[in-house]
Amino acid sequence: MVSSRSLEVLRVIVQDYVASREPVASKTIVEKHAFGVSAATIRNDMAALEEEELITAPHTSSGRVPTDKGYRLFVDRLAEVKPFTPAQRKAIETFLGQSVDVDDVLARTVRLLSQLTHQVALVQYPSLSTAKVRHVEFVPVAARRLLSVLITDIGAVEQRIIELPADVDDIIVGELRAKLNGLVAGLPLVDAAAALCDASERFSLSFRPVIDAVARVLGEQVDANRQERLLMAGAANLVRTEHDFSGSIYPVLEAIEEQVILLKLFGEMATDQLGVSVSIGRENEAFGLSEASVLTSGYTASGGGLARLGVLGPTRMDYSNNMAAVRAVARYLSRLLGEN
Amino acid sequence: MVSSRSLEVLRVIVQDYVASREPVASKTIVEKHAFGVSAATIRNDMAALEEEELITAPHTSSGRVPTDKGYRLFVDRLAEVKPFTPAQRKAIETFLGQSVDVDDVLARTVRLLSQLTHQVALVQYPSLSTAKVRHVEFVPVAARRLLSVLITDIGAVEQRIIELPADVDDIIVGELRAKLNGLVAGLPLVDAAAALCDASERFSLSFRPVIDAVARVLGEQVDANRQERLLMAGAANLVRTEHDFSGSIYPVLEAIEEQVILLKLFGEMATDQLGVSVSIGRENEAFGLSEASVLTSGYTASGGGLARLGVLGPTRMDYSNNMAAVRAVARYLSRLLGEN
DNA sequence: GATTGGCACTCGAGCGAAATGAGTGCTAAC
DNA sequence: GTTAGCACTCATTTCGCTCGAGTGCCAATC
Repeated sequence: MVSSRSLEVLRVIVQDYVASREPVASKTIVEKHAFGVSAATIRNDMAALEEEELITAPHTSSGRVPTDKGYRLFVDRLAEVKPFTPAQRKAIETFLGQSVDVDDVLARTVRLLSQLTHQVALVQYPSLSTAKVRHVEFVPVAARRLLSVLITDIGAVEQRIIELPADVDDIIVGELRAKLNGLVAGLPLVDAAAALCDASERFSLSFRPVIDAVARVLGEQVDANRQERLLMAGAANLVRTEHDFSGSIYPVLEAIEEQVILLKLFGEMATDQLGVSVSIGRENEAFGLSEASVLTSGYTASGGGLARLGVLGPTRMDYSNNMAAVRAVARYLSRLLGEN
Repeated sequence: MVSSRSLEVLRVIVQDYVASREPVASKTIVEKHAFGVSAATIRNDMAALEEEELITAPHTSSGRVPTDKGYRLFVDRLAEVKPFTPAQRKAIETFLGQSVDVDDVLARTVRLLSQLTHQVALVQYPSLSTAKVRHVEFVPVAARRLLSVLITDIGAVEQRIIELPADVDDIIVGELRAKLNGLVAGLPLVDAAAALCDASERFSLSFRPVIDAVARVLGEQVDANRQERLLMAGAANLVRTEHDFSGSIYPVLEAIEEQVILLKLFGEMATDQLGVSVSIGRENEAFGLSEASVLTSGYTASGGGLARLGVLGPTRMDYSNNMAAVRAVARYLSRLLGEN
């Protein structure tokens, strides 16, 4: 049974510990915060919190630090995510507003997020699954090699080398370009791939292998390439917070550089689509990140294409501020990519 | 005056110290290497080397470690850069050979290089200055907004949003596409921009502002965007070698994430175009990397477009192996990008 | 002149004892 | 339910000490 004052105590323990990295003592609590009770009373509350495994003492006679469970309760019930001030929004806008293309937007976003939170920032490339085909271009680079360039309505450009089963020349490529564009322009990518497969039969025999190859590549482009890409910035911040990890941060950095791991993690956190979702400490054990917390939020590109962005840092982090930053950046990015 | 044996002593000091991170003692030298002289003699040689500031003693009674100057001499005159074995070459080929486009090639290259050297690897995007235009594509994304996509003969794709001074429709864009492609296809990028400027007058008045805008953007695309981009991998390796830096590695990581710094450094090292050039310790002082060494090599994309790649790590690194790796990867990459 | 054995000297690393002090847990009183 | 008081714990710091690796130097030797 934790009283409501005990929860207040938990809150100040989390806040003080995050600010100072020192285990929080009962005495410092009564000195810094006006609880109107004595240190001994706070100690009783602390005993109750420890009973519930919300805080723990690193050694017998020392202050307390929050456990993963304590942070979880803090995030779920105690943290107030203060909305960003207009000034802060303005700063985001001016920083991201100068971007020239999607790549640039995302590169700026990840840097911005790392600066706002002083943590490692991560941005997943938006899925193209619901984007629509704006134009398909083919450029021959060799007799049996075609560079396909796919341009979508959010301005994203995907390229791919296609190995062809038969020789083609400029004329054939020209026909191909005209016919295929007529066929798929305006269609969502998923449908476009399907349409191509269907249409394959209606083309002359010599075209078919080419069409099939293109259709296959188109299908792959929908998700495979894009969603597997991840931008990272602010690795230096992880070094700065080195002392918050019991061992070396080496395995952590390794896990982060292994994009596959993070993409899985992002995938699991996708339940809460557009709100900020938080995964704390041992909740990330399966990913080798049991001393780290990850905050992510979904964001939408034009047409509903969904991806995630977020930050990663030690469990001892400023959740209030970071959740606010992740939310604000995700929202602004959604607006920016939705506009075109 | 350093005798030729003294230089041998320097070599083994560098090699042993790199391998063990322990200051190297005269006794260990005579034990591990067959010099045929006593420890006292080695000590005399060491005294001579210390006189020349090629080695130094961390404290009065301890073995010696190489100074920056010592490493420099080692690299210039003592290191043998053993060429990669066919097996190693094969490994490089199979790893890079699977790539689907230029972006992918570079992403794989940087990972490969970091794995081969166990250091932070860096790859600069190739300049497009000597690449030739294969195709220019325009896609309207709004009445006054055009997405330009530039495809070069090395398969690199550059995109850019152009803000137009006047409305355009699909028909105009179609004409534009046809005319411009006729005009610039096959030209090196630099010439293409110039050609556009010249041709501007010959177009109808309504076209001119569009042409000018495109020409301007083309000109910018030549270098501005590309050469400023840098891929990095293996930051975790820096953490592994933390103990080789006197203070924290935080400032080092920070400098690395600040791409501008590295690009300047790359620029200064560009004197030796295709060989491996090495910058050691305090030689990098101006970049905040006075405890790090950087090895780079130029590589060429099709048509002579030049860029650099390399690795960065503590001054205490295996120069022989790393120089070999940088050289081998640069050569293979040049071949791969030159082919198409 | 180069090499070597011998020896004194230096200085960091490692160890244990002791002092310090912050912070708790408990109990009895309010 | 709250509080003051007090004993107890334990990480941290400091000091002195020893140990030993490694050097510098010198005189003897090749």
